[in-house]
Amino acid sequence: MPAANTYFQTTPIFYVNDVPHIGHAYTEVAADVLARWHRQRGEDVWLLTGTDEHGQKIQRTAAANGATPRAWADRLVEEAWKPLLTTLNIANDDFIRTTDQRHVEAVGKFLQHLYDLGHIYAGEFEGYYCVGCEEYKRVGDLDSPESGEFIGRLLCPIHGRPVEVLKEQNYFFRMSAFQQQLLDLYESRPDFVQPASVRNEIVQFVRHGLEDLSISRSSFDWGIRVPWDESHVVYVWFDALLNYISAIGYGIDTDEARAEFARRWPAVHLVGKDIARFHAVIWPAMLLAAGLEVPRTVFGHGWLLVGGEKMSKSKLTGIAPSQITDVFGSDAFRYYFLSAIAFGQDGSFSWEDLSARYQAELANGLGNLASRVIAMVGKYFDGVVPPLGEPERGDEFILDGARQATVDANAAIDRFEIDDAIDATKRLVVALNGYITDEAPWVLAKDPAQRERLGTVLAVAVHGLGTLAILLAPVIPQAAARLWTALGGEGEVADQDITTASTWVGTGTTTLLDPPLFPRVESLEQADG
RNA sequence: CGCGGGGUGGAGCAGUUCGGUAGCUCGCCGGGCUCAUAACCCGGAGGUCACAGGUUCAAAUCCUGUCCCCGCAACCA
Repeated sequence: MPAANTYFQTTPIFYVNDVPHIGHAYTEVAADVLARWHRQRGEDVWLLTGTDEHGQKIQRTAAANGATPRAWADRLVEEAWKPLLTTLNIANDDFIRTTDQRHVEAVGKFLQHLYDLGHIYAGEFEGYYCVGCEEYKRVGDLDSPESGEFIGRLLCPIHGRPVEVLKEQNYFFRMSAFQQQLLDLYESRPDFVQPASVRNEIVQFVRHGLEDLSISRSSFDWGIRVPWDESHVVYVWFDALLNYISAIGYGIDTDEARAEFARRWPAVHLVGKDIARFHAVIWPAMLLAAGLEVPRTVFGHGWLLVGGEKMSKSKLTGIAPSQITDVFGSDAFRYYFLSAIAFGQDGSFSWEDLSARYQAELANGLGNLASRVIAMVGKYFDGVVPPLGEPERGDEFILDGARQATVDANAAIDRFEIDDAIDATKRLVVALNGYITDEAPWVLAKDPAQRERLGTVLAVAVHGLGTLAILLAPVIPQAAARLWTALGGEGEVADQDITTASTWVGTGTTTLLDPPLFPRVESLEQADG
């Protein structure tokens, strides 16, 4: 199987202890749209997502809930994370858990490999340890009181007690050795880290110097064992990053697994910009050390802001995706977040904005356009899409517009500008609504002599809608499928080549859209907003 | 001088790479249409593009400085 024409898209794996919010959903939806888009180009696509389940926090919450870590993680995966994918209509090809046997084995092999190559050494880790929390604290998380009993000392913010300086024997990865190779990588492949704002930050960070990375812990045991020292478990990030290769056969000693790995790797990683560093610095360093190819691209998207601030657990500004999908549906969720926010930049979420865009762009724009066109084909031609006659100037404008939308949208996807791709379809919707008003088919219908002209106008309109259905199928899969069927399209819209969306010609029979594609949402239930 | 992002009509945002009519969605005002989801189309009001200098025939866009907001700083998408 040639490596060409394959596309391996990943999402970060969810930390099971988190509560799903619209930030997780945003990443997931964006990755799904990219994957679906490439599938519609006929590429050999693989979309991977999953869960990150190791670490001290999970061990602790499991204990607090009277469960083993594994049972606790199982429950969260089934009750929180897999349902999220259903809520959002994600078409992932695989779901990896860091507790999967395939992952545990792959991590062990990878680590042993680096150890054998001399990239790992035993060293001493020194940090601030809170006895109450039973964990190391970062300096930035500690309080330094300016008065009182502990003046001048560092306190644990939870327990209000001084932390102790502890040393622990750890294993370290010689990440510092890869500093220059990484800088060369960023230099030679400007698109390796995107967008440019994230790339700048990464490059600056690496230029300031890389330290070796502590990759094992011995103070708790919920994790993957270090192969040559059973008293240590692997640092969770080191463990988690490896999901991207453990899921596609790394470390399995069979011809099939090797072929699978060669077929999929390298991946396009989509991550939130906060964890771009792990993916654009640590991860490629790990791969370089192991002699594997670095990722194709690491794209760090922006944050969703609520009320002008970054969502955060502590401020309780997290919004459950289902609060939105329950009212507007998964298609609207996908469309809203990907069209309203410049992909890569931060963007504000508000119920008002969501509602306004849903109403304007989906209900009044695309949805109403579909209804009026299909209603007229039904009314004037008994639902049989009429043939396209000799196009006039106004018709050409629309036909050109459909071609342009197809070209623009595909080009935008190649630049990871999903919002721009959707904009291209919005322009076509606007053009089509204007076209119908200008041509006034309801006037033509009153004059038998204009019968052919009427047919051409509706054929052009149907053609434009078909183009839209194909182009929007990755974004709004359910609505696009309904529209496709209603237009009399053959087969599945998801199987239509998206690079030639504007070449489709409707020759089938239309059926009325009932209920409408995007019904108006009259009362806005804001839950607890 | 730790690093990075941002300040554009009432709201939310594009545009800044390669200077040249300030664009989009919503909201507001007026008109048109009646195929359609009280939807659609056209027109209009509203902006010293944070501030101050500079370069230029021309600056939201380039340069210098200032103010303000936000994120990151090695386990929150």
